[in-house]
Amino acid sequence: MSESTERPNVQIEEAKDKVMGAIAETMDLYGVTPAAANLYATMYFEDQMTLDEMRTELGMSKPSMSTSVRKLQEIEMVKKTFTRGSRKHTYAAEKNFFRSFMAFYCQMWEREAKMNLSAIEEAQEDFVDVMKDADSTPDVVAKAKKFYDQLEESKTYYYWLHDLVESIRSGKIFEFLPKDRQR
Amino acid sequence: MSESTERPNVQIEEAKDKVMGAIAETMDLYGVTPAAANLYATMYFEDQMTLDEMRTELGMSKPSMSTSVRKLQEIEMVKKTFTRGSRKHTYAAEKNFFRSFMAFYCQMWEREAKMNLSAIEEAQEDFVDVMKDADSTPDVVAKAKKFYDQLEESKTYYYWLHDLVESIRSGKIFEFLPKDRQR
DNA sequence: AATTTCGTTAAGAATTTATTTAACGTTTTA
DNA sequence: TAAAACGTTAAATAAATTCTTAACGAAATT
Repeated sequence: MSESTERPNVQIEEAKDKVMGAIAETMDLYGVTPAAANLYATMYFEDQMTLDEMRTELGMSKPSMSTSVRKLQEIEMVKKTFTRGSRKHTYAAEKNFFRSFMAFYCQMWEREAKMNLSAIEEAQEDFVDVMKDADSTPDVVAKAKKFYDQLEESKTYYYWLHDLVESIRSGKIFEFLPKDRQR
Repeated sequence: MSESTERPNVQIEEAKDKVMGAIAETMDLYGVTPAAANLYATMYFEDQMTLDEMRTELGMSKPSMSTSVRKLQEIEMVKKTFTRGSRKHTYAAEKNFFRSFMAFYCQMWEREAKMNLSAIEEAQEDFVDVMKDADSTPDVVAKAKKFYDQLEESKTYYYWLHDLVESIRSGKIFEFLPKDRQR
């Protein structure tokens, strides 16, 4: 192949690399492993890929691709695609960032709200016990009450977080913050 | 101290531990180091602490406390407090989760939007070059156009993310999603 | 001025996390 | 029915992160 016809191809690869670098770095920041982050960045510019294509493209082992692709599926950034007449599994990156990143946060926030609220409920019961306990000295009761109130206050945040998740899942948030605001 | 008067104190500590465990686990999930996560969880139930108190309370080294407390300051989950007449620095946990966690996300999202948008702008320029290049074959031009359009589409997301940050910073989001919704 | 206190930095150790190599089970093809 | 293809699991290795010990510098006390 002559040099002049090759150059545009090289330039396309370089351009892709810039975006892929930024995507992978961002995902790293979000706690996604480097292999999974690079994989998603690669798939973002591909229609669909098989495990062997991933391995070749990234120069990594097949098990690494296998576990990475599954992690990406868990956070809904990659979906399995059916390819007629091929034994190999094929996967495609979710290219709509609204869908992929919001799936990520909803999962995270829901988990956080649920986990922390149940810990708070349990702790509050304990604090009530202490307040009702005849053996508690006045200062201990005061302390228990202070902590109880602090936790009660914090519940507002978790309820709000839950509402935020709901408004994202339902799409209602886009009535308030439109996707396509002109600029 | 007699057993009966000690029990309420023990119960208070156990109740705190439940919440502290949940807080630390959540923060771990968010990429905060275990030491910093445990430290914040501890400080959440304290007025203010010195480095030495932290070290004693967590049973860890002082440099570990020093670096942890600084990381927490960076994400605005801990603030330095002035304590008159003490040489030791004192720090207090931000107890309003709306403030602390939202500071965390705004920082993260702003960074993400900025980084990725500038990579996208650069890449798009490259794709335009390829499209204008006389040496580009028709299929290469088509590929460049496809990628250009894909990136153009994705910018919508980053603009939206920026708008989200703005609405959180300004507090406008709470007009849409009130903090104190009754339930 | 010498010594102690306090916080941070730098180097090293320890732990954790990520990835690879090897082996396995299942399905398909020859 | 034997062999090959494919994906996954398990064990081992490699790499990165986190934390500690030791040393330092600045500020304050004696």
